[in-house]
Amino acid sequence: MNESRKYKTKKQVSEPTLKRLPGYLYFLEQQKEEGVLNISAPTIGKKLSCDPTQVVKDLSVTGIKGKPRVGYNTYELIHALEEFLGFNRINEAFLVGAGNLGSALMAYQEHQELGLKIIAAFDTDEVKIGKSVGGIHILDYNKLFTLSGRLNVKIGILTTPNNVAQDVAEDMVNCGVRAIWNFTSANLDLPEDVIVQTTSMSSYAAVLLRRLNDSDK
Amino acid sequence: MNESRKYKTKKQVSEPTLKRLPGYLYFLEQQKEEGVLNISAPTIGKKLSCDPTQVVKDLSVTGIKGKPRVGYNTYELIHALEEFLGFNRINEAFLVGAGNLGSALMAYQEHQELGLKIIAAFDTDEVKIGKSVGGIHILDYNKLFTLSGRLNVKIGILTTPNNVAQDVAEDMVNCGVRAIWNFTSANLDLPEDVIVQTTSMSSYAAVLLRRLNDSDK
DNA sequence: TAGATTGTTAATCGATTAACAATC
DNA sequence: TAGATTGTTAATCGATTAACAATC
Repeated sequence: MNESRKYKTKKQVSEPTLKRLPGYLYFLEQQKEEGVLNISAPTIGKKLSCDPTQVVKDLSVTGIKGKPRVGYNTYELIHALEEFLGFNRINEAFLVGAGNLGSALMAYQEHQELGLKIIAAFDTDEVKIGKSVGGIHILDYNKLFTLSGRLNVKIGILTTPNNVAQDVAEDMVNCGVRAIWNFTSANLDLPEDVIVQTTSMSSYAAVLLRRLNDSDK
Repeated sequence: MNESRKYKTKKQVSEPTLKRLPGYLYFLEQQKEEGVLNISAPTIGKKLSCDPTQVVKDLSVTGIKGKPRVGYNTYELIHALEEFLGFNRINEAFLVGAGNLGSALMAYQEHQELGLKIIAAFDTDEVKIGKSVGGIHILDYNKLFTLSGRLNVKIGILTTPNNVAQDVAEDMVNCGVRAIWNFTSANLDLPEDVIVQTTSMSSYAAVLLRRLNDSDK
């Protein structure tokens, strides 16, 4: 068994845990600003309204050890979370579909805190091509292929209309993209090894509306 | 026990199920377009890559009965899903924070398919006040209070900077908002009965980056 | 009729929560 | 020392998956 195989067997972190980690990170950064040097799981749990045991378990994925009666070192924990999540690295991404949502993501400065950096955007609309949003140039979609040969971009952000999503996703994969952040409603049919992370606004709307209607009756 | 109490005990639908329902709805609408009159759970499951048994169970929440060997009536199922999700009603919403993400949501026509209609947006930035995005007027934040008295809006969309999110959320609640769709990273501390649905971009980025890094090794 | 699919009930799986010993 | 908190192991809870009878 070679080195690369060994790493593959490292502890898999569950998706619910993974989704909670950025919340901890944000809160810890606030606390650091306020000069808090040590912080306990119960304190975090109270603020983010989740179980202290769960906080302990979640934070254990970083490998940071806390001290009983004291808690965790704030700075150490922040650093370890950023490292674990990859937020301190710069992960370059292409964006295709510079419409409303696409432009918002481009302008959304917070993305740089995520270690996710959109280095180029593509569109087929001639009105948009040549313009810039949030400092990112919008290029002719045809240039995706020539550009991806030179750059080694692994992440694609898909904010096109639904009806072209499948085709664009396939193009992305052919250009070397290994993970797609999908904001469309399309059900992408791609090779097994391509990572697809779908963020469906309608799923959230569904949960919100249903809860609201439930509480009415 | 009065009528309103009785309804509260109706079958609670789990959040994972709820989140899958809009995906079924989108696929079914595509199928209807193509003239498909009946559709089976295995067919749906294959396309959306999930277990047929799960599809059956999920769809059962609508109350629609399928026929063995035939499947479900496409039209009936679409109608029942829309009804169940509340997507065929118009649920009015306020939006506060007409920045990048806020503007994207305003322009995002798809929202009308969600039965979620933004009827007014608010901001404190004088440059934005008076302008329109996606046909929605951006009003002075101070007008939130006077306007909410006349309108009976239950849903608030929160797309402000993190540092004012708590204050704005409290204002929304004081204006009669019962459910908040929170796009900020802030940990909102609100009365128990207020429904908060947080959509955290960083949670998705975390899952995406982690999966990508896992697959590298 | 034969066989695919529904719909329900049971088994499995995984995440959350509880319990508790270790320790600072 | 006393007691709060960590960190681990066990119990619970809920969702997914499997099994299977009913049925069109």
